[in-house]
Amino acid sequence: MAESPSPSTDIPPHRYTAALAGRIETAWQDRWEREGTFLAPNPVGDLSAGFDKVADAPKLYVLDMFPYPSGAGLHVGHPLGYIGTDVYARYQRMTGHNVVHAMGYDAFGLPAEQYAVQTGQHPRTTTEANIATMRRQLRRLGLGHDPRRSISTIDEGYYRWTQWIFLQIFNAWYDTDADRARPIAELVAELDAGTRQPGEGTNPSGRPWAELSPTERRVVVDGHRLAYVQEALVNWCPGLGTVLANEEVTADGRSDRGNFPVFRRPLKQWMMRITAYADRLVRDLDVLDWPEPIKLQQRNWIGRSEGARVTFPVPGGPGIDVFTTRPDTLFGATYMVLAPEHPLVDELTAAVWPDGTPASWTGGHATPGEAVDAYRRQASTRSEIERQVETRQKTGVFVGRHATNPATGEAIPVFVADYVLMGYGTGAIMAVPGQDERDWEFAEVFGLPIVRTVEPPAGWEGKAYVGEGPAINSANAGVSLNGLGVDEAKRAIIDWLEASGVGTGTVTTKLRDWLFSRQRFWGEPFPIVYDPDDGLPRALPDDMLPVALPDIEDYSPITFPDDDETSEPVPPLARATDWVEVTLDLGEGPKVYRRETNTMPQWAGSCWYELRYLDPTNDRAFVDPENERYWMGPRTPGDPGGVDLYVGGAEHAVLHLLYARFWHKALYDLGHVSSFEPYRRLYNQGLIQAYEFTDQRGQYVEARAVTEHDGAFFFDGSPVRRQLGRMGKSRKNAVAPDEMYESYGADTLRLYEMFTGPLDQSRPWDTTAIVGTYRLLQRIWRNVVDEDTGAVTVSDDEPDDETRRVLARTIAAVRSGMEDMRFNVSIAKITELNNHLTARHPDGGAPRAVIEPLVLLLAPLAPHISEELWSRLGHPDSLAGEPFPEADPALLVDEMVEIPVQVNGKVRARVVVPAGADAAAVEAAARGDERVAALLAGGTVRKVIAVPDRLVNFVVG
RNA sequence: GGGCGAGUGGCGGAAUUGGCAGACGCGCUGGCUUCAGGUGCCAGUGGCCGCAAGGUCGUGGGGGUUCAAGUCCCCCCUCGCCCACCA
Repeated sequence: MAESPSPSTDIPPHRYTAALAGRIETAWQDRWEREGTFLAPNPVGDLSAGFDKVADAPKLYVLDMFPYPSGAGLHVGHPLGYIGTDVYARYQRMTGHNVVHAMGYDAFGLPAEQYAVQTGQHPRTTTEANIATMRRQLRRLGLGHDPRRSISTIDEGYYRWTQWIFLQIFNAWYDTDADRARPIAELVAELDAGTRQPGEGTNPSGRPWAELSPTERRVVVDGHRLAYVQEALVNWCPGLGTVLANEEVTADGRSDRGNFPVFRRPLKQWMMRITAYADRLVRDLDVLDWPEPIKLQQRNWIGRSEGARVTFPVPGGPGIDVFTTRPDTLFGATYMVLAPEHPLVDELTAAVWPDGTPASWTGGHATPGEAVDAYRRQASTRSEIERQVETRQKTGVFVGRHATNPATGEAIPVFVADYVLMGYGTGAIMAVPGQDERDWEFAEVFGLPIVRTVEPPAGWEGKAYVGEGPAINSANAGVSLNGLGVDEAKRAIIDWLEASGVGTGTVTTKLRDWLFSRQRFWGEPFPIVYDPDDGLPRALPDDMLPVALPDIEDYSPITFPDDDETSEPVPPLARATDWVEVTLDLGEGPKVYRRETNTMPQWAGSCWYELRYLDPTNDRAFVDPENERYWMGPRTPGDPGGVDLYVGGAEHAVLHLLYARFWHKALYDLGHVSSFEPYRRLYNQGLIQAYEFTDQRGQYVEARAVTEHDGAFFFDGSPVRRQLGRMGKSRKNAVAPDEMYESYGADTLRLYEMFTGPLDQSRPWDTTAIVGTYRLLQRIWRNVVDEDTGAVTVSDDEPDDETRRVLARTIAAVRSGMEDMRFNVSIAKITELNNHLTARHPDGGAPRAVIEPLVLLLAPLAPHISEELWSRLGHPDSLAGEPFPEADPALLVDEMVEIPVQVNGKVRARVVVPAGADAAAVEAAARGDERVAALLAGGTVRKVIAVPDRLVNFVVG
């Protein structure tokens, strides 16, 4: 390799500088690409060339959470996880695995569309330019990916299959008896045969299936689908011009993205029946190798709770269904509360206040109707955050009517109050102030009776008692709970509820169905049209996929006809009128159908990309079953299968990871994949943090222009505040990888990022510290290459005994660091070995038998310099397939060991004894030490603890 | 308010899982190289006492178990993340 003369006269011509690193790195990146070094063969299909050579090797699927191609480009925080997976994948390749590792782009999304609205530039243009930039930045890092497998969610060849999977879900229903999804055709067959009746709430007319018209039957069937259209109260976000999933709305009622206010309004929306999978999504967490905090977050998010559904009859009105996790407290239910949005509120509201209604219950209104209307109006304008402030006093109004407590037979008043949420349970509760803090507060405000049904501990001075205790005041003619513990009481009351037909034991989840449509341009169009006659959705046949996005002029978000926000909103795609109307023959003769004009949310593309990496060019299937089985299939009975290692940030703990699991399970149920979980092992990488500086006004100032004097920080002469936070362009503390390539090279950057801590830990970026790893590479280089002549200086001498032992220990430690992804320890051990060599051979001539393993140990971490040294050492082929060094076990055990000798727990001496010497021998050796002997002479030895190969401790009195 | 996680030199972090605390690196100090700065190289570097040998304290604070605790148990403090009227 030709080297340009050094700009500075005293730098030796063959020193490992950033310039030389840059030349080595790009040369090796080109060569890897040319030689296909990181291509992973599939068992079958387009990418199967060379599979016979790896057929007997164990396989390994390593996956990163793919990035959104932002226009800001990468900063050094982004690639932390990518470097980690690359090191791991390279290591595993060198230990004989057939490793698949690829990188794609999650490329639909709001920023490109917002840019399009402002500039008229097609989102595809900006997105593809961003992808090109990102690809270049990542390639420069030397990631060993299979470039043939790089996909982008905006490619037609990709989203065609996103649409196909949507249709699989659309054409499926959940059979709760079999506990799995099945094709919708099987439901129709069973309904036709009379072996199954329509599910609850799916048959509005209530007439038998055989008597239903084709349209009525279609409505019944649509009501069973896993993807369905529903008029739903949605989170409408004018700032983004779209609706959001519940998960995308923050607790204070703003959009997760952009922090715009969010309002509730009814809209017709696509929903995904993820709730059908709630139990399995919880249960199968048990077999996943995931961080416990993430599992816990998913469990909490799904919020499965066991309890009972109880119907409270209302004389002269409809019964009120409630869900409770504490059916054992039924006898203490002294009033009821409905959420303001509850559909029965109007029907239950009485015409006039009953005699004796306390003034505080009426809200000062003349009739219950007026009071309820006023309260509901007030509740709907109140923002979520106001509704949730805990310190806020409970509010509500009486509806003027009583229900009957089915256990006591007593009449109890019914209220509307916003502390009850429509979205959970049935949207109505039985209030038990004796055992519930919220109910207690409400009861205090409205002067309602409080009956304790669980005996609080003696001396209890609190209010509501939510703990364990024997039941009291809980008996009627049919059942007595008195004296039972909470769990026993729950079982007893559920038996009674079921026997008397008043209620049933049941399970509720916080999880709600997934709102799956967005009123956006830059997303996957739905493969759905609406029938002009019945207005019902029809699936497009597979051969019409992909449904490509139409060309439109104006990308701006949703608009409302006549500027009336209550009218039916018009999403961007609806403006492509030629595209929207389509003449088709779907089996009923040609008709003019209207296309669905919503698009899918950004999550859609990320729900299955791990499957497409496996067969990216397949145009007959989203993935060939044999390729899926090879890379992701279960290995033992009970094994969920899936990706062997999935690395990404913890911020996706619920959204992406829950949706992707749901889709994968649906595909599994329908027989398209052999694994029932997508990600067998999940690993959360830490965050690279950076100091950010703010001036007095709280504005960010350019971090690199801040100076330090005696621990204080200044920008432009004025003091600024320093804080550790996320790295980012907007915080003016971003460091681009390109700067690091320029100053040190990619290998130094990789090594530095891996050295600052274990992969799962967050760590602050410190540009001054990177020289440490730069020097390490220079020192390793110098132990192989003469800086003045460029000649390789290694000798063929046998390494001395100690060096061989150091090497063996290094290999063992590096391997264990690699396995546990604690690369920082591996690097420290490599440094020690290199320091040892430098000390032994200060003028070159280190033994080849140590240098070569050292280069291989370094290879996964700093692959370019390792390849270069390997090649200069005389090896024509890439070391990527070279076996990773193995430690000679004989050299790991020392013949002699030095062990500390303690007197009363304090180390006073060290003795050298043969390894494995027994307790008596070690003790004798310790006593033989002069210092120890002197210390023991003064007292009585009461006890001796001698642990072979570890230590001796004399307890002296 | 609830849940989870973490506190080790000036800094990032090691510590074979109860057995020599501070590996490795940054920074700092001194030296060599250099006209000089920088780069590079060598040495030192937890605090305190001591010229030294050595002593002594020391893993957020307090208590406990143990021959032995960064590691295990109890209480407290601080920070980070997640959830937040979920019946």
